[in-house]
Amino acid sequence: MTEPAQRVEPFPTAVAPPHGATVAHIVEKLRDDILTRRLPPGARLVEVELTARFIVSRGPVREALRRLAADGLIEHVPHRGAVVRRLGSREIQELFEVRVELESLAARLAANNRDKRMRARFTKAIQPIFEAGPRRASEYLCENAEFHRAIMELAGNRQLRDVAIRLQLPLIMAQVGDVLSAQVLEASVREHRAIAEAILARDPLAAVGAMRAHLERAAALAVARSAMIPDEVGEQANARRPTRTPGEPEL
Amino acid sequence: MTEPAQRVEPFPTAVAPPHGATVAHIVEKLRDDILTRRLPPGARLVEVELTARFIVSRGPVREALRRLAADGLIEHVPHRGAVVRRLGSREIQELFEVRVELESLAARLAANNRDKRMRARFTKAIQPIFEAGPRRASEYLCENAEFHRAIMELAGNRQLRDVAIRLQLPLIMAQVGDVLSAQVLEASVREHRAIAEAILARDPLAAVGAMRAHLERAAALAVARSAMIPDEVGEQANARRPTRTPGEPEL
DNA sequence: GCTTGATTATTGTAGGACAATAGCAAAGTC
DNA sequence: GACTTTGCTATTGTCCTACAATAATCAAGC
Repeated sequence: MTEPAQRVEPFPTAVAPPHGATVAHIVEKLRDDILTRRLPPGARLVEVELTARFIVSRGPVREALRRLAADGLIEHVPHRGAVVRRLGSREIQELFEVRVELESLAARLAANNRDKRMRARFTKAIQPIFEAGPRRASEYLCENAEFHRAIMELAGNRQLRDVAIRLQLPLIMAQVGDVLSAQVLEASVREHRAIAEAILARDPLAAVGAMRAHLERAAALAVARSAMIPDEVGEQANARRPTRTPGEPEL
Repeated sequence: MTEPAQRVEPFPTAVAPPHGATVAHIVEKLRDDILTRRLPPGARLVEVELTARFIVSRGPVREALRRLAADGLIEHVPHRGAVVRRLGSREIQELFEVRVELESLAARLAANNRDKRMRARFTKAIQPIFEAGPRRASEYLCENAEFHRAIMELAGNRQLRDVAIRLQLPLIMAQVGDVLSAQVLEASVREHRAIAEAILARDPLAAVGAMRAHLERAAALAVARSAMIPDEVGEQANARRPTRTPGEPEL
């Protein structure tokens, strides 16, 4: 169509984005760094360093940081700078508590949705969960995100979707998702199928029930996992380098 | 005592805020203007005009606008500027749909909370709803906001509170709250009491039920009200003044 | 009357400068 | 030797000015 030949940039971060997209570009890059833990929880984000990394002035950098803060990915400390948000087990539990309700609502709305085209799109979007065979953790993470997104889409409530996005699901996943055993993974996939089938069968009660079960199990897992971690990983690494330690981990 | 004699500023809002509070000050003022409809839905917020109104540069203004956008009070249009968000009946319905779930969760958590001190604070905070006698709409709005805030507080889930705050309850209220009849008002107060009593009685099911009923009625009212409005109020007023209409309504 | 081009209003971004502040380190005092 | 104080440094908060890019509007020409 109108898309001008998707060329692959050799250095996606180095080229100047088309104007008006500078901030979006920085946000995207930083978000990616955070979710992949290239920037671990507790890592500091200093404005001038970012202006050097991306070749931009402080304006867009600050804007990007504020946007990330609004998404809950980083935290602002008044005169100390921004740090990648660290979630304690309590916060994770609280987040899941909220998320259970929102996703249950989404499941119910999705099951009740009768729009043919939307259902068709949903069916297509969730195909991957029905594929047999084991998954790697990273694959599952994508599949999982896509699955929940598809449900939100079918639910058809834009406000719900917007709120849910800001709920750091990716953050939680990134912080606890790298320790998914094969059994847990398999169980999750099965739960996804149960949810999907209930939605496809237009059974809101079953959909809500399956979603609740799925998320409550995931919550228990995430909380247990985070409780195991001493809760200060990465703190020392970026705590305070008095004399500019050579070979900084970020950047 | 290192505190240098807390002097009281004669003009807390007019004088320059103590540094680091400039943005907060602008945000607060604009938020107030929006919620009181001094800036009606659809009103434009032009950066330079704001730099003139508050005596600040564009930096803080932009930051304030971004923060308001994050709270959902305004919307950004790429090269047109920011406008006060206008909620259609569909959006209001969707927002209430989400809010019902979040506040129900809060009611349940609050009812299950056994912390003595928090309950005491809650009891104290909701006293106003037990006062007899009719209320004026503006009084009820305050009482209502305070009541729901108190429940969120007692629920003890910080993430829930943060999410709920961003859900534009004040916006909805501001847009539909000025047409509350005496009967509706009275009914709302009674519903509040029912919710409060269920929470105080530590009956989560009753609390959730009462909350659901309360919000669903409020939602129906809000949607009906917004459907009556032609959905373009304030559009013409600030649509586009081609040659700088003298005596602009805002500011 | 419709399309096309110029104008304007407005935001997006740059870059540099200074003020304010928090935390740390060193100096001085008991 | 431990404590307090002072000064320094890193960092953000804010300001200013300027230019580029873009969307909407307006005027002219076909």
